[in-house]
Amino acid sequence: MTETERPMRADARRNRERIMAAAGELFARQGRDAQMEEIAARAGLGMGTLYRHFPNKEALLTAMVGERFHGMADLARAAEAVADPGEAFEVLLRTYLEAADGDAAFQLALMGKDGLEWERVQRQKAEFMEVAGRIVERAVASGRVRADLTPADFVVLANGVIATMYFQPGGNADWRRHLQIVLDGIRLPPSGDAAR
Amino acid sequence: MTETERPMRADARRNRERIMAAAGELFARQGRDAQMEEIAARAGLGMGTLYRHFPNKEALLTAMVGERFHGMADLARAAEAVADPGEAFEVLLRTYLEAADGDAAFQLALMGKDGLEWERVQRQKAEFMEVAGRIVERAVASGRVRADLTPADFVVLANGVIATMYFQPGGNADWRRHLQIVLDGIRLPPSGDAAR
DNA sequence: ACGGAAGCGGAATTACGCTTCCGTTTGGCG
DNA sequence: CGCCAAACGGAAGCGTAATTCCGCTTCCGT
Repeated sequence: MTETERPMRADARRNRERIMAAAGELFARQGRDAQMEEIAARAGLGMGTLYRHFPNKEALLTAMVGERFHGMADLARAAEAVADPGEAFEVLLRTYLEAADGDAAFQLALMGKDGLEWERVQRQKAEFMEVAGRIVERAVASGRVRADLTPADFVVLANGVIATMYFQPGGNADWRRHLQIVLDGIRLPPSGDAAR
Repeated sequence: MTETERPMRADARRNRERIMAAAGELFARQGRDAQMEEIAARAGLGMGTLYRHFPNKEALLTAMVGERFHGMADLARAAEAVADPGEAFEVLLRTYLEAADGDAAFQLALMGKDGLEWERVQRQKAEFMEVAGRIVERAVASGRVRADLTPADFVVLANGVIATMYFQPGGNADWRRHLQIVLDGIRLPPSGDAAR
């Protein structure tokens, strides 16, 4: 009654996918500066078609980012399955960064700043945070990371590394080095002794 | 002979300063999105005047950022004067961040990404790095920070904190917390014992 | 004072992307 | 098959912000 759920013509569905693929590539490479016309071209479609599927650039970008966030939540759940708390934390962080690597638009979305409506995206971000929060807290409780680390800190520190990715494109040597140092600063040796 | 060095009329000099002041404020608040028209208006001048002093937006932005970098180099030299190596390092880092706080355009320039010509700016950045490099190396030699820390790491980590400033505007609580954690991860207790 | 070069103001011009419109084509149900 | 709503293509329309142009005004040396 409220949802008219019209099945969508076969070619339309195919084209929608082509658009997502093209947009994924271009937004990844050029961030939100990617141009609608280029996206349509790369998808092998006309502007009209592009706009039939997404009312405007914002909607397309949101759809892309939303998809990425969704994938991220899955990855977080996978990390949660790791038995060792310290290990799980590390996997979460590495996973988070690896997922962002090479995708400028996603990096920007993770770091914030765009903050337009994003309603849908925000919801998916929250979904991720819920899982991530549990992992962080478990790690803290296990004493393998500094006792005062919060889920919010996780995001802040990870986004710092993402900033390195974003602003120092090219080889991933820079951000991996950054990650290494941050990790060294966060972890505690199995024994137990805060640096202070 | 090569430099015609015409003294510049009094009102022109005054106006140039007004432009710099206006641009400083607006670029600080809105980054490179600040509009030329608004800058001219805030300076109480017409567009023509603005463009007489700077051939284009890029040039104006470059001039602003160059000025900031210059100030930064001075601050680095001041930090170098601090006797204790560990202390000097910390002062350098805090100074770097404090200087960036609240200036979006400068933050972006520090983090990179704009990388257009910037020739002049690059030169000033190098000037800063020379001093900063000495401070970092002295701190490492004194054993107060992790032994493998390089000047490049300093910039990467500091820019990570700047990213927090940039992407989480508003209160400076976020970036100070970020700084705290990074500092804890970098410093070594007076005794001496690397964390892995 | 005066002349004219230097400087000023701001409307008009450009450039560039997003978005809209509408005539044409196509999938798929009866 | 034949119909027609759904889908497509892409040129034209718009909005925005940088940049140019040029007639008018103001310093400043003589």
